[in-house]
Amino acid sequence: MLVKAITGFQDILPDRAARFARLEKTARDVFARYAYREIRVPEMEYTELFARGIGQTTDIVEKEMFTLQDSKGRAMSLRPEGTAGVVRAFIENGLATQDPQARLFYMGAMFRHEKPQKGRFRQFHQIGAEAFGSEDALLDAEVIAMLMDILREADVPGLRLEINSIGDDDSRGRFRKALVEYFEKHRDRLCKDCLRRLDTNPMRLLDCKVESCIGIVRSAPTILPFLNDDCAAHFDSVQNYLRAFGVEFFVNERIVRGLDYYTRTAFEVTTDRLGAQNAVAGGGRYDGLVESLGGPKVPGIGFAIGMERVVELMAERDEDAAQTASIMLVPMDENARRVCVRLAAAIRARGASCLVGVDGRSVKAQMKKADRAGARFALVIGEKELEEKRVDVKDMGENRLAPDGITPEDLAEMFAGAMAESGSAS
RNA sequence: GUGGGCGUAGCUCAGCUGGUUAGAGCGCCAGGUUGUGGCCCUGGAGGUCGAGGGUUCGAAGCCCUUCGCUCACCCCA
Repeated sequence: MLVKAITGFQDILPDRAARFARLEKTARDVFARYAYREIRVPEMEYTELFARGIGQTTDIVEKEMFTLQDSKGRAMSLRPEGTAGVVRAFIENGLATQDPQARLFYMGAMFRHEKPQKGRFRQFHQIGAEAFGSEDALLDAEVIAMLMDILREADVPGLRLEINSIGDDDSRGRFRKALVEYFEKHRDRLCKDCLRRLDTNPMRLLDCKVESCIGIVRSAPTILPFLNDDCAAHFDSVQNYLRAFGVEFFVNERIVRGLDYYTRTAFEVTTDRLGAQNAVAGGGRYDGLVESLGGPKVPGIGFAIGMERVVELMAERDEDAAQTASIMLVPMDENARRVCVRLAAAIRARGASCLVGVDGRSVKAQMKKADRAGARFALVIGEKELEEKRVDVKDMGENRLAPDGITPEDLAEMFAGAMAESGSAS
């Protein structure tokens, strides 16, 4: 019986891996332009970090973490998101004082024990960014602009950016209270999920898709009027800077994030092409997180991109094609194989890719391989070539991997060199 | 965790109300072309029909159980 992959964990085969790599490269390019530097943090942390950071009563912490115990009985969890670990590292390594305005990015695997469906896996990958040390609305707008740059340059079509402000503790506290009061009055008409939410996370009611609830939600209080002057001015300012950055957005007062650490600016990028899991990126400001994890009072803002969801949407590009070698060497016997090995080394030393046929297969089979590999040139090397000390370089045609800077004449010359070397070695 | 749909070759899928050696296309391998790819033709390898049990003279097809995948709820990237 074949041992299969764990439910919700998937293999990313070469064709799709090429897209992942392209997305990563695009992100790295954009991050560099915004002066962000990479940070790599562990994929497992003490469970307590996530409980304190993300929030004890969030779904993620309550029921979605992969948790195990070390030999001393201390609980550790595979990271369900990236921010908590980055903030921990930020504090623990003294960046909070040495480089309080650090701008960091990360990419890697996250783990949540949810039931898999389209666009949702138990191991998935995120690209994220965190900017510390400033409450300036300019930074909020810049972080969002950077996110949109990545998605645009990755060729992701049909996106919608929605932003909201969920206020600070003070504003949100008053809003939450008003919300509970309002929904209590309509208690008898709420779905049972909403009744539960009323106790655990009242703001989530705003998100309910049950028809009877939608009606009630429609006339529920909204967050913006509850914002205090500071938060309202900040949100205003974020919008103005976004316009200055030329980023199109929609204000959606229903955006509620599922992680407790968010404050003020919250945003989501969605698509209508992915089914139910329509969020491709999300993020927001977390001005109290560093402090609540034991660091100094340093504000922050960040986002995370769901790589699987973005890759699903990315337009195809030629560079993703399964082309692997620009030059194919086709040896016909053992002597030719030795020459080919030397020739291959010389070609690779010049920075071009090449493939040597193995298993002594027929010339036809090896040429077929050359075709599949996308090779531009093929060299068939047998008795005749070794005797005459010359080789014909076959041009496989246009639209193939170009062997940068290596011409057929170079190859012929390199062949002679490889022969001489091989001769003197024997 | 709850519900719907689906499990037949590496992939995409046929397989009539249960009936003989389970098929196709793509892919892979070989040959047609004594040493040259793509197109075409021919052939080949590859399946415990997800697993276990039951009904039956006979099960890929019916029944039960179980596992897996998938979509949706929930939640989120």
